[in-house]
Amino acid sequence: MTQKAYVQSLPPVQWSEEPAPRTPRDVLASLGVVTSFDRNSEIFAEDAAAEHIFIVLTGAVRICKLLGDGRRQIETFCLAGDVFGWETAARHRFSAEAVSECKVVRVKRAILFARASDDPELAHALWALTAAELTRTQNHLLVLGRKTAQERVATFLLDMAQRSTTGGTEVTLPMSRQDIADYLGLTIETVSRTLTHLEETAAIALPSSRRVLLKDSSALRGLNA
Amino acid sequence: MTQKAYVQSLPPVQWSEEPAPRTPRDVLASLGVVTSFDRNSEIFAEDAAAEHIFIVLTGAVRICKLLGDGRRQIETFCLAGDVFGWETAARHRFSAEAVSECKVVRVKRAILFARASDDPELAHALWALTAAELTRTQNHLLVLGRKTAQERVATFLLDMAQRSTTGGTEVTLPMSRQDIADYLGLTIETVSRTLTHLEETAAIALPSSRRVLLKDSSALRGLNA
DNA sequence: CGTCCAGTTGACAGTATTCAATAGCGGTGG
DNA sequence: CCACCGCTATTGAATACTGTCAACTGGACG
Repeated sequence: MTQKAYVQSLPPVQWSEEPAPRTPRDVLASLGVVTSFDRNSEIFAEDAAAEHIFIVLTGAVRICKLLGDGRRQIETFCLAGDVFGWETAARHRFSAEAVSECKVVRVKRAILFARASDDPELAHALWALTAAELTRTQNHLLVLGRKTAQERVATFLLDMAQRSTTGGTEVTLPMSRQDIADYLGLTIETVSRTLTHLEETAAIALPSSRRVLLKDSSALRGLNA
Repeated sequence: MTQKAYVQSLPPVQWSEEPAPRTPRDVLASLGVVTSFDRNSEIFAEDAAAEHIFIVLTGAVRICKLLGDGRRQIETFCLAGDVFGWETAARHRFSAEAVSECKVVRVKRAILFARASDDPELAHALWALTAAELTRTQNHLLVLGRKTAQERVATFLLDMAQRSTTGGTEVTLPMSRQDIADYLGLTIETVSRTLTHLEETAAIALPSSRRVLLKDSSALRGLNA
């Protein structure tokens, strides 16, 4: 939990070479400053005042809730391009921690609100952001409520593969087994065993613990529905 | 699943005698028509075109997702005053069914969008609605991911008690055990056993299967955190 | 080369599910 | 009014899946 964050001025934001597409994310990014976080450092705490919203540039972030006795539920993982910390209320309802070394853009919430009030397009974009998060959360609800361990892991791997920049059949997981377990509502041992089992059935290969090759995507998809 | 819905013209909407509070819900309600649905009838199907949004006037509605093999996850129950069917996308991502006989106000989505585009206040209210739904869903995620059967049922009972119009320690559940099970990610038997156990430990009383008395709220709250 | 930590594997336990039978409740009709 | 029917809920017994506890492995790093 060594929070060693430093701030630097924002270089011209350019994630693509195309002439000014100005997506909502670009707009957000142009309003903030870049901050770096070490692995496992806390970006903000549960119940902390929600003064900023964040966009991931590199690395991964986990969004979590804790129960009194230490049980943890990871609501989602945020990868490059994802927005987090965006709240209606004045306080964060969960904490955010760096899964890996990561760079994020930090934008003052007040500035955003001010702009949104006379920029309907931005306001709509912010609403769309909330709506997208809701959709994702609702899908995850089905996973946690009704899927088996195998199905959860398969769903997770397919999701990560789809989100990965390569988009292919190879995924490099930025997070630990414990993180995956807390995301899927399982234990670290069950995640490990399930991955081993998927490897034995030739659905995946595990060249290393963090690298996953989806050998038989259709088998995984069969576990998804 | 006998869908016997009839439409009637909207009487002046008045849920309170106070002089025009004009909450977002009132605004919505004033734009639509009242429709009634029989118990277990479908209000809209998963993947159906999302042409309307709805506000519950009386009764209860369940919002569900289905898995290929019939497993069901109820995302939420909507009671009087709740809004449902509000989507960004053109299609519903879940189905809605009447838990009990119920009356709802049906509002054309297109009308709402049109109004929202030149009424920033309405736009903000709609965003707040989505945000509130997100908060609720995220809390439920923690329940499904990390809580035991006892804790899930206790959380559910406290939530229903808080939402019930009386607000007291007595709840009349509009939904069946199967509905509760599908909401909490459990089986009907586990729900039943857990309720019996809570009754044995004097945390609740069950005068009838649908009526619950919270005898020892602090015990229930202890199971909540 | 040894330490440390993450991950894997094994044996066992426990919670929740499954399958099955029984009980209770509400409505209908004789 | 009561018997019967259908449906919902409860209870029981056995099973299965996942969790718990513990030992071990393997890779990274100094």
